[in-house]
Amino acid sequence: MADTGFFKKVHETAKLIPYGRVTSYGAIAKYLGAAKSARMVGWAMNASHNDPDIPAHRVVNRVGLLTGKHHFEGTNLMQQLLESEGVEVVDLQIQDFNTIFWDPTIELL
DNA sequence: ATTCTGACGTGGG
DNA sequence: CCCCACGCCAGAA
Repeated sequence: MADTGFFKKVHETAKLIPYGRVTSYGAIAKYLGAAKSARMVGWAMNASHNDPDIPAHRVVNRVGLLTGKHHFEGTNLMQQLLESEGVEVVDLQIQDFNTIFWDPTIELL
């Protein structure tokens, strides 16, 4: 729970991620003004399990790698969800990451 | 109370 | 270009 301002902001931002788009933990962290606390973003996503409206599968690390895939059910649920949205993913690596990348600091500017 | 780890990122060598 | 170390904050052992 820990509905701290930080967690809440992360959840809000995550919910704003458009369909077929992806963002990185650092991007959200920077948008919140805590670029160095990118880890906390991931931690906040962990709490997002309580909020099914939060597409955690659309949040990856800065390289577009599905690092958090291990936290999802099954073995390739995260990748499957992304591919379902039209995102090209090969071996946990998002293709054209720069193209589908959604930066809150720019899009929500 | 202390220590380590963790869905990351940046910087220095 | 690749590898290592540090910072951040919170939760678990």
